[in-house]
Amino acid sequence: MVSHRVLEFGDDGYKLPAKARAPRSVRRRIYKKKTSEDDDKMCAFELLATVAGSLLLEGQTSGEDNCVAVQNTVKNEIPAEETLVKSLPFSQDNPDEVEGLSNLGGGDVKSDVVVSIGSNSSTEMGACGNGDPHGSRDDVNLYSRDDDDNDENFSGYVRPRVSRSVPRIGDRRIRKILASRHWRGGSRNNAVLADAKPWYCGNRNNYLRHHQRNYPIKKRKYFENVSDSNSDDYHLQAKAHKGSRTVSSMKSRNASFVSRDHHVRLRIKSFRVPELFIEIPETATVGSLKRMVMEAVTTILGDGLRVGLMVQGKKVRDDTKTLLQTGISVENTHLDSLGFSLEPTPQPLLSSYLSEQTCDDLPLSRNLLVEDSEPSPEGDSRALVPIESAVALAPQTPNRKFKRTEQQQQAQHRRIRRPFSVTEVEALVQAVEKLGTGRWRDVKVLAFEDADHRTYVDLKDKWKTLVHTARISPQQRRGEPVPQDLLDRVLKTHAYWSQHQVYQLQSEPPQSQAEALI
DNA sequence: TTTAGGG
DNA sequence: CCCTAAA
Repeated sequence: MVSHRVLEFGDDGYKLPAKARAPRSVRRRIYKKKTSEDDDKMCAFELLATVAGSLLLEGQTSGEDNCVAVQNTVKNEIPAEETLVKSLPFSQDNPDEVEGLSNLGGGDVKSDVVVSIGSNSSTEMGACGNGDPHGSRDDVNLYSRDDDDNDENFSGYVRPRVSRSVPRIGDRRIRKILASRHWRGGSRNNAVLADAKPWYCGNRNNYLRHHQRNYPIKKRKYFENVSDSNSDDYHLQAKAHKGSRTVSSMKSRNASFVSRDHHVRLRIKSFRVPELFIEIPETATVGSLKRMVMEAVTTILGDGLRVGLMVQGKKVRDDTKTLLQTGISVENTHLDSLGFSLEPTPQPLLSSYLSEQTCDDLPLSRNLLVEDSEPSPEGDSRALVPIESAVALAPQTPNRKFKRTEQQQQAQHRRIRRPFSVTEVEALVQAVEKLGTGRWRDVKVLAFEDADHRTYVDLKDKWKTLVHTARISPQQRRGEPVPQDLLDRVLKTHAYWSQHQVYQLQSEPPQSQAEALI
Protein backbone atom coordinates (compact mmCIF):
# COMPACT_ATOMS: atom_id res chain seq x y z
CA MET A 1 0.00 0.00 0.00
CA VAL A 2 1.23 3.38 -0.87
CA SER A 3 0.59 6.27 1.33
CA HIS A 4 -0.43 9.47 -0.28
CA ARG A 5 2.59 10.93 1.28
CA VAL A 6 4.91 9.48 -1.22
CA LEU A 7 3.05 10.64 -4.22
CA GLU A 8 4.71 12.94 -6.58
CA PHE A 9 2.86 15.43 -8.57
CA GLY A 10 3.46 15.72 -12.25
CA ASP A 11 5.98 18.26 -13.17
CA ASP A 12 5.06 20.92 -10.78
CA GLY A 13 8.39 20.63 -9.20
CA TYR A 14 7.07 20.12 -5.79
CA LYS A 15 7.89 16.64 -4.77
CA LEU A 16 7.77 15.80 -1.21
CA PRO A 17 7.93 12.11 -0.58
CA ALA A 18 8.34 11.46 3.03
CA LYS A 19 11.75 9.96 2.59
CA ALA A 20 12.97 12.87 0.61
CA ARG A 21 12.26 15.37 3.23
CA ALA A 22 14.91 17.58 4.51
CA PRO A 23 16.81 16.39 7.52
CA ARG A 24 15.15 16.98 10.78
CA SER A 25 17.53 19.68 11.67
CA VAL A 26 16.55 21.57 8.62
CA ARG A 27 12.89 20.93 8.95
CA ARG A 28 13.00 22.14 12.45
CA ARG A 29 14.11 25.45 11.26
CA ILE A 30 10.62 26.04 10.18
CA TYR A 31 9.49 26.37 13.67
CA LYS A 32 12.59 27.74 15.11
CA LYS A 33 12.11 30.96 16.86
CA LYS A 34 14.03 33.58 15.12
CA THR A 35 16.44 35.57 17.09
CA SER A 36 16.24 39.25 17.25
CA GLU A 37 19.40 39.28 15.24
CA ASP A 38 17.69 37.43 12.47
CA ASP A 39 15.05 40.01 12.44
CA ASP A 40 17.43 42.82 12.37
CA LYS A 41 16.94 43.37 8.74
CA MET A 42 14.17 45.78 8.65
CA CYS A 43 11.28 44.89 6.53
CA ALA A 44 9.55 47.19 4.19
CA PHE A 45 7.57 48.51 7.00
CA GLU A 46 10.27 50.63 8.33
CA LEU A 47 9.12 52.23 11.43
CA LEU A 48 5.49 52.27 12.03
CA ALA A 49 5.42 53.31 15.54
CA THR A 50 5.23 56.59 17.13
CA VAL A 51 6.69 57.34 20.40
CA ALA A 52 5.55 60.48 21.98
CA GLY A 53 5.42 62.16 25.26
CA SER A 54 8.05 63.26 27.54
CA LEU A 55 11.11 61.54 28.55
CA LEU A 56 12.92 62.47 31.55
CA LEU A 57 16.47 61.78 31.93
CA GLU A 58 18.61 62.43 34.82
CA GLY A 59 21.61 61.23 36.58
CA GLN A 60 20.96 59.03 39.44
CA THR A 61 21.78 60.66 42.63
CA SER A 62 20.84 59.35 45.95
CA GLY A 63 17.31 58.82 45.02
CA GLU A 64 15.71 62.11 45.72
CA ASP A 65 13.38 63.39 43.15
CA ASN A 66 15.66 65.74 41.52
CA CYS A 67 14.12 65.14 38.21
CA VAL A 68 13.69 67.71 35.60
CA ALA A 69 11.36 66.85 32.84
CA VAL A 70 12.53 67.79 29.43
CA GLN A 71 10.12 68.26 26.69
CA ASN A 72 10.91 66.00 23.89
CA THR A 73 10.63 66.91 20.32
CA VAL A 74 8.79 64.77 17.93
CA LYS A 75 10.54 64.81 14.67
CA ASN A 76 9.37 64.04 11.22
CA GLU A 77 5.99 65.31 11.99
CA ILE A 78 4.26 64.12 8.95
CA PRO A 79 0.55 64.55 8.88
CA ALA A 80 -1.29 61.37 9.38
CA GLU A 81 -3.12 61.74 6.15
CA GLU A 82 0.04 62.01 4.24
CA THR A 83 1.40 58.93 5.83
CA LEU A 84 -1.72 57.09 5.07
CA VAL A 85 -1.68 57.97 1.48
CA LYS A 86 1.85 56.85 1.24
CA SER A 87 1.29 53.50 2.75
CA LEU A 88 -2.10 52.67 1.51
CA PRO A 89 -3.18 53.77 -1.88
CA PHE A 90 -6.59 54.26 -0.61
CA SER A 91 -9.17 56.88 -0.72
CA GLN A 92 -12.55 56.83 0.78
CA ASP A 93 -14.19 57.48 -2.49
CA ASN A 94 -13.15 54.45 -4.36
CA PRO A 95 -11.82 51.83 -1.97
CA ASP A 96 -12.60 48.97 -4.22
CA GLU A 97 -10.20 50.26 -6.77
CA VAL A 98 -7.35 49.67 -4.51
CA GLU A 99 -5.54 46.56 -5.26
CA GLY A 100 -5.64 44.17 -2.45
CA LEU A 101 -8.04 46.14 -0.47
CA SER A 102 -10.68 44.94 -2.75
CA ASN A 103 -9.45 41.51 -2.11
CA LEU A 104 -9.51 41.98 1.57
CA GLY A 105 -12.90 43.42 1.56
CA GLY A 106 -14.20 41.05 -0.97
CA GLY A 107 -15.48 43.96 -2.93
CA ASP A 108 -18.10 44.52 -0.37
CA VAL A 109 -16.87 47.68 1.09
CA LYS A 110 -19.17 50.22 -0.35
CA SER A 111 -20.29 52.03 2.72
CA ASP A 112 -17.49 51.46 5.04
CA VAL A 113 -16.25 54.03 7.41
CA VAL A 114 -12.62 54.64 7.50
CA VAL A 115 -11.26 55.55 10.81
CA SER A 116 -7.78 56.71 11.07
CA ILE A 117 -6.14 57.08 14.35
CA GLY A 118 -3.24 59.07 13.26
CA SER A 119 -0.17 60.33 14.85
CA ASN A 120 -1.93 63.51 15.61
CA SER A 121 -4.54 61.97 17.71
CA SER A 122 -4.15 61.53 21.34
CA THR A 123 -3.86 57.82 21.47
CA GLU A 124 -1.29 57.78 24.06
CA MET A 125 -0.66 54.88 26.22
CA GLY A 126 -0.12 56.33 29.57
CA ALA A 127 2.93 57.23 31.38
CA CYS A 128 5.52 55.98 33.67
CA GLY A 129 5.65 58.22 36.57
CA ASN A 130 7.57 58.57 39.70
CA GLY A 131 8.92 55.60 41.36
CA ASP A 132 11.52 54.52 43.69
CA PRO A 133 14.82 53.74 42.16
CA HIS A 134 14.65 50.11 42.93
CA GLY A 135 16.73 49.04 40.05
CA SER A 136 20.16 47.76 40.44
CA ARG A 137 23.22 49.45 39.23
CA ASP A 138 23.89 49.80 35.58
CA ASP A 139 20.31 49.28 34.85
CA VAL A 140 17.99 51.61 33.18
CA ASN A 141 14.76 51.71 34.94
CA LEU A 142 11.50 52.70 33.52
CA TYR A 143 9.55 53.23 36.58
CA SER A 144 6.01 52.50 37.17
CA ARG A 145 4.04 54.91 39.17
CA ASP A 146 2.73 52.03 41.09
CA ASP A 147 5.08 50.30 43.33
CA ASP A 148 3.54 46.93 43.65
CA ASP A 149 5.83 45.42 41.17
CA ASN A 150 8.67 43.49 42.45
CA ASP A 151 11.59 44.46 40.41
CA GLU A 152 12.73 40.93 40.08
CA ASN A 153 9.77 39.45 38.44
CA PHE A 154 8.75 42.13 36.17
CA SER A 155 9.13 42.51 32.52
CA GLY A 156 6.57 45.01 31.51
CA TYR A 157 3.01 44.72 30.58
CA VAL A 158 -0.05 46.62 29.86
CA ARG A 159 -2.04 47.47 32.83
CA PRO A 160 -5.14 49.44 32.35
CA ARG A 161 -5.76 51.38 35.43
CA VAL A 162 -9.10 52.94 35.11
CA SER A 163 -11.73 50.63 33.92
CA ARG A 164 -12.66 47.72 36.03
CA SER A 165 -15.47 46.24 34.14
CA VAL A 166 -15.04 42.55 33.78
CA PRO A 167 -14.94 41.51 30.19
CA ARG A 168 -16.96 38.65 28.94
CA ILE A 169 -14.32 36.13 28.74
CA GLY A 170 -15.00 32.52 28.78
CA ASP A 171 -11.60 31.13 28.77
CA ARG A 172 -10.62 29.89 32.11
CA ARG A 173 -7.02 30.69 31.58
CA ILE A 174 -7.87 34.24 30.92
CA ARG A 175 -9.72 34.41 34.14
CA LYS A 176 -6.69 33.08 35.75
CA ILE A 177 -4.63 35.81 34.30
CA LEU A 178 -7.10 38.39 35.28
CA ALA A 179 -7.18 37.00 38.72
CA SER A 180 -3.51 37.16 39.04
CA ARG A 181 -2.21 40.00 40.98
CA HIS A 182 -0.58 41.42 37.95
CA TRP A 183 -3.84 42.16 36.40
CA ARG A 184 -5.64 43.42 39.38
CA GLY A 185 -5.31 46.88 38.10
CA GLY A 186 -8.39 46.34 36.10
CA SER A 187 -9.81 44.98 32.98
CA ARG A 188 -7.78 44.70 29.90
CA ASN A 189 -10.72 44.53 27.69
CA ASN A 190 -11.80 48.06 27.76
CA ALA A 191 -10.95 50.63 25.26
CA VAL A 192 -7.46 51.58 26.00
CA LEU A 193 -7.70 54.64 23.97
CA ALA A 194 -10.55 56.05 25.88
CA ASP A 195 -9.45 56.41 29.38
CA ALA A 196 -7.30 53.62 30.42
CA LYS A 197 -3.67 54.23 30.99
CA PRO A 198 -1.75 51.11 30.35
CA TRP A 199 1.72 51.06 31.54
CA TYR A 200 4.84 50.10 29.90
CA CYS A 201 7.47 49.67 32.41
CA GLY A 202 10.59 47.73 32.25
CA ASN A 203 13.05 46.72 34.77
CA ARG A 204 16.40 45.14 34.82
CA ASN A 205 16.40 45.43 31.14
CA ASN A 206 17.45 48.06 28.81
CA TYR A 207 14.43 47.81 26.72
CA LEU A 208 10.81 47.28 27.07
CA ARG A 209 9.25 43.96 26.65
CA HIS A 210 5.74 42.99 26.32
CA HIS A 211 5.15 40.43 28.85
CA GLN A 212 1.55 40.01 28.02
CA ARG A 213 2.09 39.46 24.42
CA ASN A 214 -1.29 38.12 23.67
CA TYR A 215 -4.63 39.42 24.47
CA PRO A 216 -7.11 36.84 23.51
CA ILE A 217 -10.50 38.24 23.11
CA LYS A 218 -13.01 35.53 23.07
CA LYS A 219 -15.66 37.12 21.00
CA ARG A 220 -15.17 37.39 17.35
CA LYS A 221 -13.85 40.59 15.99
CA TYR A 222 -16.07 42.63 13.86
CA PHE A 223 -13.58 44.45 11.87
CA GLU A 224 -13.14 43.93 8.23
CA ASN A 225 -9.66 45.14 8.05
CA VAL A 226 -7.27 46.66 10.41
CA SER A 227 -3.91 47.78 9.44
CA ASP A 228 -1.27 50.10 10.50
CA SER A 229 0.28 52.46 8.13
CA ASN A 230 3.88 53.09 7.61
CA SER A 231 4.27 56.07 9.69
CA ASP A 232 7.68 57.44 9.98
CA ASP A 233 9.98 57.01 12.78
CA TYR A 234 9.08 59.39 15.43
CA HIS A 235 11.73 59.61 17.92
CA LEU A 236 11.48 60.59 21.39
CA GLN A 237 14.10 63.12 21.93
CA ALA A 238 15.47 64.00 25.22
CA LYS A 239 18.11 66.19 26.48
CA ALA A 240 20.38 65.51 29.29
CA HIS A 241 19.87 67.43 32.34
CA LYS A 242 23.27 68.68 32.90
CA GLY A 243 22.58 69.97 36.31
CA SER A 244 21.83 66.57 37.65
CA ARG A 245 25.23 65.14 37.16
CA THR A 246 26.40 63.75 40.38
CA VAL A 247 28.82 61.33 41.72
CA SER A 248 27.38 58.00 42.39
CA SER A 249 25.74 57.28 45.58
CA MET A 250 27.85 55.81 48.28
CA LYS A 251 24.97 53.72 49.30
CA SER A 252 25.24 51.62 46.24
CA ARG A 253 26.50 48.16 46.45
CA ASN A 254 29.65 48.75 44.58
CA ALA A 255 30.81 52.05 45.70
CA SER A 256 34.35 51.21 44.82
CA PHE A 257 33.58 51.23 41.13
CA VAL A 258 32.61 54.77 41.13
CA SER A 259 32.65 55.13 37.42
CA ARG A 260 30.27 52.27 36.98
CA ASP A 261 28.06 53.25 39.73
CA HIS A 262 26.12 55.88 37.99
CA HIS A 263 22.59 55.16 37.29
CA VAL A 264 20.85 56.68 34.42
CA ARG A 265 17.28 57.20 35.13
CA LEU A 266 14.86 57.54 32.34
CA ARG A 267 11.25 58.26 32.46
CA ILE A 268 9.15 57.81 29.44
CA LYS A 269 5.99 59.57 30.10
CA SER A 270 4.03 57.97 27.40
CA PHE A 271 4.10 55.87 24.34
CA ARG A 272 1.80 56.66 21.60
CA VAL A 273 0.03 53.89 19.86
CA PRO A 274 1.23 53.47 16.34
CA GLU A 275 -0.99 54.80 13.70
CA LEU A 276 -3.84 52.53 12.97
CA PHE A 277 -5.92 52.17 9.96
CA ILE A 278 -9.30 50.72 10.52
CA GLU A 279 -12.06 49.90 8.18
CA ILE A 280 -15.42 49.07 9.55
CA PRO A 281 -18.93 48.97 8.21
CA GLU A 282 -20.99 51.89 9.33
CA THR A 283 -23.58 49.50 10.50
CA ALA A 284 -21.23 48.10 13.04
CA THR A 285 -21.81 48.96 16.63
CA VAL A 286 -19.77 51.31 18.67
CA GLY A 287 -18.89 48.41 20.83
CA SER A 288 -17.50 46.53 17.93
CA LEU A 289 -15.49 49.52 16.91
CA LYS A 290 -14.06 49.73 20.36
CA ARG A 291 -13.22 46.10 20.31
CA MET A 292 -11.67 46.50 16.96
CA VAL A 293 -9.47 49.27 18.11
CA MET A 294 -8.61 47.34 21.19
CA GLU A 295 -7.76 44.34 19.18
CA ALA A 296 -5.61 46.29 16.83
CA VAL A 297 -3.81 48.02 19.59
CA THR A 298 -3.17 44.97 21.64
CA THR A 299 -2.18 43.00 18.63
CA ILE A 300 0.39 45.51 17.67
CA LEU A 301 1.59 46.04 21.13
CA GLY A 302 1.42 42.41 21.89
CA ASP A 303 4.28 41.21 19.86
CA GLY A 304 4.60 43.34 16.85
CA LEU A 305 6.94 45.87 18.19
CA ARG A 306 10.40 46.15 19.35
CA VAL A 307 12.14 49.08 20.83
CA GLY A 308 14.77 50.89 18.99
CA LEU A 309 17.34 53.11 20.54
CA MET A 310 18.97 56.05 18.96
CA VAL A 311 21.88 57.96 20.31
CA GLN A 312 23.04 61.02 18.56
CA GLY A 313 21.08 60.14 15.53
CA LYS A 314 22.60 56.73 15.24
CA LYS A 315 20.76 53.57 15.80
CA VAL A 316 22.22 51.37 18.40
CA ARG A 317 21.77 47.85 17.24
CA ASP A 318 24.22 46.08 19.41
CA ASP A 319 22.24 45.03 22.39
CA THR A 320 25.27 43.84 24.21
CA LYS A 321 26.84 47.19 24.53
CA THR A 322 26.61 48.85 27.84
CA LEU A 323 25.00 52.16 28.23
CA LEU A 324 28.31 53.62 29.01
CA GLN A 325 29.81 52.29 25.83
CA THR A 326 26.89 53.56 23.91
CA GLY A 327 27.27 56.96 25.32
CA ILE A 328 24.39 56.90 27.68
CA SER A 329 25.87 57.98 30.89
CA VAL A 330 25.32 60.51 33.50
CA GLU A 331 28.47 62.30 32.63
CA ASN A 332 27.91 62.28 28.99
CA THR A 333 26.68 65.41 27.46
CA HIS A 334 25.86 63.58 24.31
CA LEU A 335 22.65 62.56 25.87
CA ASP A 336 21.02 65.45 24.22
CA SER A 337 19.99 63.18 21.47
CA LEU A 338 18.70 60.07 23.02
CA GLY A 339 15.70 58.62 21.36
CA PHE A 340 13.50 55.64 21.70
CA SER A 341 11.37 54.36 18.95
CA LEU A 342 8.90 51.62 18.46
CA GLU A 343 9.61 49.53 15.46
CA PRO A 344 7.70 46.74 13.92
CA THR A 345 9.38 43.44 14.05
CA PRO A 346 10.16 42.37 10.54
CA GLN A 347 8.23 39.56 9.09
CA PRO A 348 8.46 37.97 5.71
CA LEU A 349 4.86 36.98 5.65
CA LEU A 350 4.03 34.60 2.94
CA SER A 351 7.24 35.45 1.30
CA SER A 352 7.21 32.08 -0.30
CA TYR A 353 3.89 32.95 -1.68
CA LEU A 354 5.07 36.23 -2.99
CA SER A 355 8.55 35.38 -3.96
CA GLU A 356 9.44 34.57 -7.45
CA GLN A 357 11.71 31.81 -6.46
CA THR A 358 9.00 29.76 -4.96
CA CYS A 359 6.69 30.54 -7.77
CA ASP A 360 9.00 28.70 -10.04
CA ASP A 361 8.19 25.69 -8.03
CA LEU A 362 4.60 26.53 -7.94
CA PRO A 363 3.00 27.33 -11.23
CA LEU A 364 -0.28 28.22 -9.70
CA SER A 365 1.36 30.80 -7.58
CA ARG A 366 2.94 32.36 -10.52
CA ASN A 367 -0.39 33.01 -12.05
CA LEU A 368 -1.69 34.47 -8.93
CA LEU A 369 1.33 36.56 -8.42
CA VAL A 370 0.91 38.15 -11.77
CA GLU A 371 -2.63 38.99 -11.05
CA ASP A 372 -1.78 40.32 -7.72
CA SER A 373 1.16 42.40 -8.57
CA GLU A 374 -0.05 43.96 -11.72
CA PRO A 375 -2.26 46.69 -10.44
CA SER A 376 0.03 47.83 -7.74
CA PRO A 377 3.70 48.07 -7.16
CA GLU A 378 5.34 45.42 -5.15
CA GLY A 379 5.63 47.65 -2.21
CA ASP A 380 1.95 48.05 -2.03
CA SER A 381 1.19 44.41 -2.02
CA ARG A 382 3.21 44.24 1.09
CA ALA A 383 1.51 47.18 2.54
CA LEU A 384 -1.70 45.34 2.29
CA VAL A 385 -0.79 43.01 5.03
CA PRO A 386 0.79 45.30 7.50
CA ILE A 387 -0.93 43.85 10.47
CA GLU A 388 0.59 40.51 9.90
CA SER A 389 3.86 42.09 9.18
CA ALA A 390 3.90 44.02 12.30
CA VAL A 391 2.55 41.32 14.41
CA ALA A 392 3.50 37.96 13.32
CA LEU A 393 7.07 37.32 13.92
CA ALA A 394 7.98 39.08 17.04
CA PRO A 395 10.06 36.54 18.80
CA GLN A 396 9.83 36.57 22.48
CA THR A 397 13.44 36.94 23.07
CA PRO A 398 14.17 34.81 26.06
CA ASN A 399 16.84 37.06 27.29
CA ARG A 400 15.91 36.52 30.83
CA LYS A 401 18.16 33.85 31.98
CA PHE A 402 17.19 33.78 35.54
CA LYS A 403 14.42 31.82 36.98
CA ARG A 404 11.13 31.80 35.26
CA THR A 405 9.00 34.29 36.97
CA GLU A 406 5.43 33.90 37.86
CA GLN A 407 4.46 36.10 35.01
CA GLN A 408 6.38 34.11 32.56
CA GLN A 409 4.55 31.03 33.55
CA GLN A 410 1.34 32.90 33.35
CA ALA A 411 2.32 33.92 29.91
CA GLN A 412 1.56 30.45 28.72
CA HIS A 413 -1.85 31.53 27.81
CA ARG A 414 -3.80 31.17 24.70
CA ARG A 415 -2.33 32.62 21.59
CA ILE A 416 -3.92 35.68 20.23
CA ARG A 417 -6.51 35.19 17.62
CA ARG A 418 -5.29 36.18 14.21
CA PRO A 419 -7.93 36.04 11.60
CA PHE A 420 -6.70 34.84 8.29
CA SER A 421 -6.53 37.50 5.70
CA VAL A 422 -7.92 36.87 2.29
CA THR A 423 -4.39 36.78 1.04
CA GLU A 424 -3.58 34.04 3.44
CA VAL A 425 -6.69 32.14 2.56
CA GLU A 426 -5.73 32.39 -1.03
CA ALA A 427 -2.35 30.98 -0.30
CA LEU A 428 -3.83 28.24 1.79
CA VAL A 429 -6.34 27.25 -0.82
CA GLN A 430 -3.69 27.19 -3.42
CA ALA A 431 -1.44 25.00 -1.39
CA VAL A 432 -4.19 22.59 -0.53
CA GLU A 433 -5.24 22.40 -4.12
CA LYS A 434 -1.82 21.16 -4.84
CA LEU A 435 -1.03 19.08 -1.83
CA GLY A 436 -4.31 17.82 -0.63
CA THR A 437 -5.90 17.90 2.74
CA GLY A 438 -3.72 15.57 4.64
CA ARG A 439 -0.34 17.13 4.44
CA TRP A 440 -0.52 20.16 6.60
CA ARG A 441 3.08 20.29 7.37
CA ASP A 442 3.81 20.43 3.70
CA VAL A 443 1.21 23.08 3.24
CA LYS A 444 2.91 25.01 5.91
CA VAL A 445 6.25 24.71 4.23
CA LEU A 446 4.88 25.56 0.87
CA ALA A 447 2.81 28.55 1.63
CA PHE A 448 3.41 29.66 5.16
CA GLU A 449 6.94 28.85 5.91
CA ASP A 450 7.75 32.36 6.86
CA ALA A 451 4.62 32.97 8.78
CA ASP A 452 5.76 31.70 12.08
CA HIS A 453 2.50 32.31 13.73
CA ARG A 454 0.71 29.89 11.46
CA THR A 455 1.37 26.36 12.47
CA TYR A 456 0.31 23.45 10.39
CA VAL A 457 -2.35 22.80 12.92
CA ASP A 458 -3.57 26.32 12.39
CA LEU A 459 -3.71 25.73 8.69
CA LYS A 460 -5.56 22.52 9.17
CA ASP A 461 -8.01 24.25 11.43
CA LYS A 462 -8.42 27.07 9.02
CA TRP A 463 -9.17 24.70 6.23
CA LYS A 464 -11.76 23.09 8.40
CA THR A 465 -13.46 26.36 9.03
CA LEU A 466 -13.15 27.32 5.42
CA VAL A 467 -14.99 24.25 4.36
CA HIS A 468 -17.60 25.00 6.89
CA THR A 469 -17.82 28.59 5.83
CA ALA A 470 -18.21 27.62 2.25
CA ARG A 471 -21.12 25.40 3.12
CA ILE A 472 -23.14 27.82 5.11
CA SER A 473 -25.10 30.69 3.72
CA PRO A 474 -23.28 33.95 3.22
CA GLN A 475 -25.54 35.49 5.82
CA GLN A 476 -24.21 33.21 8.45
CA ARG A 477 -20.63 33.96 7.73
CA ARG A 478 -18.69 36.21 9.94
CA GLY A 479 -15.53 38.10 9.93
CA GLU A 480 -13.76 39.37 6.95
CA PRO A 481 -15.68 38.05 3.99
CA VAL A 482 -13.88 35.49 1.94
CA PRO A 483 -14.47 35.95 -1.75
CA GLN A 484 -16.98 33.48 -3.05
CA ASP A 485 -14.69 32.24 -5.73
CA LEU A 486 -12.21 31.27 -3.11
CA LEU A 487 -14.85 29.44 -1.19
CA ASP A 488 -15.83 27.67 -4.35
CA ARG A 489 -12.30 26.54 -4.77
CA VAL A 490 -12.34 25.34 -1.21
CA LEU A 491 -15.32 23.14 -1.84
CA LYS A 492 -13.97 21.83 -5.08
CA THR A 493 -10.65 21.08 -3.58
CA HIS A 494 -12.19 19.49 -0.57
CA ALA A 495 -14.38 17.34 -2.73
CA TYR A 496 -11.55 16.43 -4.98
CA TRP A 497 -9.21 15.34 -2.30
CA SER A 498 -11.75 13.44 -0.34
CA GLN A 499 -12.52 11.70 -3.58
CA HIS A 500 -9.00 10.95 -4.54
CA GLN A 501 -7.76 10.04 -1.18
CA VAL A 502 -9.03 6.56 -1.85
CA TYR A 503 -7.34 6.27 -5.17
CA GLN A 504 -4.10 7.28 -3.68
CA LEU A 505 -4.29 4.59 -1.15
CA GLN A 506 -4.94 2.22 -3.98
CA SER A 507 -1.79 3.47 -5.59
CA GLU A 508 -3.52 5.41 -8.27
CA PRO A 509 -1.59 8.60 -8.25
CA PRO A 510 -3.72 11.40 -9.57
CA GLN A 511 -2.35 14.09 -11.67
CA SER A 512 -2.04 17.45 -10.20
CA GLN A 513 -5.38 18.15 -8.75
CA ALA A 514 -5.16 21.71 -9.74
CA GLU A 515 -5.02 20.83 -13.38
CA ALA A 516 -7.83 18.43 -13.00
CA LEU A 517 -9.90 21.17 -11.54
CA ILE A 518 -9.11 23.70 -14.15
C1' DT B 1 6.51 15.30 15.29
C1' DT B 2 2.57 15.14 12.43
C1' DT B 3 -2.34 13.84 11.67
C1' DA B 4 -6.95 13.93 12.61
C1' DG B 5 -10.79 15.40 15.25
C1' DG B 6 -13.27 16.84 19.05
C1' DG B 7 -13.58 20.81 22.41
C1' DC C 1 -7.26 28.21 18.98
C1' DC C 2 -6.59 24.38 22.24
C1' DC C 3 -5.92 19.60 23.53
C1' DT C 4 -4.65 14.94 22.46
C1' DA C 5 -5.01 10.27 20.97
C1' DA C 6 -2.58 7.81 17.44
C1' DA C 7 0.54 6.89 14.29
